[in-house]
Amino acid sequence: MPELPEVETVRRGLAPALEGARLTHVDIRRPDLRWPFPPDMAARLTGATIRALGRRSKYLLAHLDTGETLIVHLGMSGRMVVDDVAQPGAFHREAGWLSAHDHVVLRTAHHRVTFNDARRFGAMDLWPTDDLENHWLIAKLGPEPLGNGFHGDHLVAAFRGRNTPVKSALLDQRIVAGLGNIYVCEALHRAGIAPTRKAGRIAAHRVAGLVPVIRDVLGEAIAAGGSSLRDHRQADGTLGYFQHGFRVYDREGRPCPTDGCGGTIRRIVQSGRSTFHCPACQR
DNA sequence: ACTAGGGCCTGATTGC
DNA sequence: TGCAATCAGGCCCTAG
Repeated sequence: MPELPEVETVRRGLAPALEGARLTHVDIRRPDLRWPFPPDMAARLTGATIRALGRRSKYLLAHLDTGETLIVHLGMSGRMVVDDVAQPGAFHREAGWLSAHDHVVLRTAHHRVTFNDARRFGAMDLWPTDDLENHWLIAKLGPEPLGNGFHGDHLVAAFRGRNTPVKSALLDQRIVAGLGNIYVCEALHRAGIAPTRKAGRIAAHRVAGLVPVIRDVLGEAIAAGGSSLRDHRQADGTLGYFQHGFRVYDREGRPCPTDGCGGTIRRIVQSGRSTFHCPACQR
């Protein structure tokens, strides 16, 4: 599920179960995901209370009362599933009933939170909370797209001299952190910018114009509970519905929704990944 | 310094 | 129906 709006949706879904809750039991069912888990991860988590659940870009941050923060990345296929222990039948994910891809199980007094990740591109790490900005995965991230550090001057400066397609530049987490393939396609369509255009050769006012567009797309997606491709469910079991708001993503051959455009959505491949765009109104 | 491409994994879908 | 090829929401690392 995981671009920024999906991760934010997961965070909001987990917060009621985890914020203020003590981890009574931690079951780590394999030694690694994309990278090995930190040493003694279960021991360092067990007994800790989660003070707050935060997010940086696509990373979930569980701030513990031990002074450490659990960093979670969902990769491509990672999910967090909440079971309410008080609900009848809630133990269907108990040991012996866990699926092959349920890698980490967190227990609190009232809930069980299971990290499931078939492709195992996800990751977890523990790091001192007061040093998070220096964590190797977080240190080089660009500004939050919904924060004050993301503005026209920043994007113009970041694009200056870059000879890469604007599609690739917006996927570069060092320039702005949190966009993925879907929301980059959607933002470029709304901004009327061709994804193949070189980032450094777009007029400054058009680059600056991307900022409010990106904010709008992400904000709308978060309000819709993110995008649910296939049957991916959010932490609370409900489905996000922003996929119904896609204007170009996965809509090859459909008419362009821009008023009066009349173009047809096309799919191209850039850096090995699908780009959906309208050749008529994106220039 | 910047950029393109490979690789990591499994599962769902498509095509023969 | 079966099997292989293709594709998927991310991101690190390497080679040029």
